[in-house]
Amino acid sequence: MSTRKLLSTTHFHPIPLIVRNSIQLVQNCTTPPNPPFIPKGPSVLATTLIKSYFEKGLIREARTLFDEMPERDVVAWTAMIAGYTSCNNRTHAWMVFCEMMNEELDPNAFTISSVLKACKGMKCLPYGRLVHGLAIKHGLDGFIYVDNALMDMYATCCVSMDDACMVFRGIHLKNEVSWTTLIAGYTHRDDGYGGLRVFRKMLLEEVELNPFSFSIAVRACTSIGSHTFGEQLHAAVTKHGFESNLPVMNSILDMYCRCSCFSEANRYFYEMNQRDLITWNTLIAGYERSNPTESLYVFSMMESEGFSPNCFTFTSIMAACATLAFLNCGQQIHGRIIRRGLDGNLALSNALIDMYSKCGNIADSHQVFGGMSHRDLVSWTAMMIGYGTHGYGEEAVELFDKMVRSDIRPDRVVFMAILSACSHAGLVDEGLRYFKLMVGDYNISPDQEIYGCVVDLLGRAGKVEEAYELIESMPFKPDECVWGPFLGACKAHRFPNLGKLAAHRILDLRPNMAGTYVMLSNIYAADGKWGEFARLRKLMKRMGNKKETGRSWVEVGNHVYSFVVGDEVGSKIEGIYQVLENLIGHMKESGYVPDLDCLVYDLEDGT
DNA sequence: GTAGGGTTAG
Repeated sequence: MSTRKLLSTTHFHPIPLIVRNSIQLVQNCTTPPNPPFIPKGPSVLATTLIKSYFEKGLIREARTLFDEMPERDVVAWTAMIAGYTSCNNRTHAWMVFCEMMNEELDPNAFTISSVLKACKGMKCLPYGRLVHGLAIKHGLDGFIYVDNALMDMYATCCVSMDDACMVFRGIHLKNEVSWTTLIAGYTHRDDGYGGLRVFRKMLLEEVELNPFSFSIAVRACTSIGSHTFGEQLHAAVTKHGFESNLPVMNSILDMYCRCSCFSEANRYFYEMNQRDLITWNTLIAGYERSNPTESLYVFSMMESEGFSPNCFTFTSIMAACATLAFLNCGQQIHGRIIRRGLDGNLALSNALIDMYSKCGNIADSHQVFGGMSHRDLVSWTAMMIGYGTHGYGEEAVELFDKMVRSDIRPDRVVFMAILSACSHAGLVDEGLRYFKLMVGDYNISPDQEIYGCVVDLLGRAGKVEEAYELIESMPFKPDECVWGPFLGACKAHRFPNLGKLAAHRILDLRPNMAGTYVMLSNIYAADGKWGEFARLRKLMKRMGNKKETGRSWVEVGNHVYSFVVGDEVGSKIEGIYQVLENLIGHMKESGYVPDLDCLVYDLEDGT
């Protein structure tokens, strides 16, 4: 498009001032600058501006400018597709691509690789295949960027890696990106062995290694939990001179954390010559999974070193508060999240629902859930688990039905949540209905854990024989996920013979579980079999097997008080026994009769 | 003037 044509619309000018000024600048240049000045056409200027708008997140401005361009070439269209994709707006990227096709413009390799990235982001295989067809039609397959993007799309959208591998095999001159994309494809679907196989082939074929190939290979080691392979790669990273590359260092740190090698992780962290926010987040997330108190300590260190937490940091911290039941701390961080305007983040909101629920504040979980503009499967599951653990079975059932009406397909975890909620609220028929729905309508085959939930549902309600019939009908050998709740039901509802059977099945599978011995000995005691009771307790002593002591803690003011049975916590927290007495009073009024038999036996054991 | 692979959360 000529400058004259553009300027002819000056009176009702649709082009933004900045472009007009640039054009003016070009026009006013009487002496060409040195080096020789090549005036750019308006389409070039507008395209550059579109790209920079997207880089700044100014999506609407980019679109307005694009709509006002009198002539739009393939580069401008591609800039729009790539821009929308980079701002996670893949649907619009796809719509722009369709619009471009309708205008019968020929895409180039840039267009195809950009739109494939959008298909990958949408996890939409039919669109991806359509673009693959168009690439062939326009003779663009064979361009390395297109082939690599096709691999990436197939690796992300397909159930298997077959299509991605087929594209990979067809690439005549593979580059480093082709190899890394294939390794990432395997690794991101949790097939670390597949990823490492490709990496090994890459070594054998003497393809040049770069930091990208190392960080994804380290991630593959992490996904299989092999710190042995991880350490070998760590040595290889040093040998290749990439030990100062931050993303590589971060993936090594993550590997040590996820393989539970915390002394190595800690040493590595302190030896790192540079750290970024991801480094800190990796260590915080690593500790959150195994030692939440330490993760809070690392968080305070991070802040004292001047790093500002982001959504990732806060999500880990919320999970730590949830595990530790630190309501005060969680509330303070929630305040900071709101002040920072991060409360719209989906993962963070999900973590908040979980934190409030685990800290006993289900009303605030509900408030966070209700205030979310967008919810995913995790949001619904977290809320349902919260209702379940607080005994709100009816609310959990309502939520499940609402979720299905919102077109969200329940998965195995949601069914576990609803079954557990029904179980704790005594909603046996409802629970069984969901079990049938899961198998019949959603085609989810029940596994050990699901069977465990249904056994628990029946067992808690006293339907111990029905639970046993279900176990007998299982198509595979039940494990401790099934026998565990069954044993609990036998003890609670006094079915000593079935209880003994369950306990022996668990001991066959896990001979060192002290809790099972305690349960079994209590069943014998309740049945008056004192000889068996004494034999088991002696056996436990000989084995040096001790049940882990149950510990409780309560947050008062800024302190967390932790105690076991018999601790004189009352002297530390004034009024705690008064609260306990009030609670016991309420429980008695509600008709609760404590199981004093078991209490005596447990005290004897000191647990 | 437009396109690629790697590290952190749920």
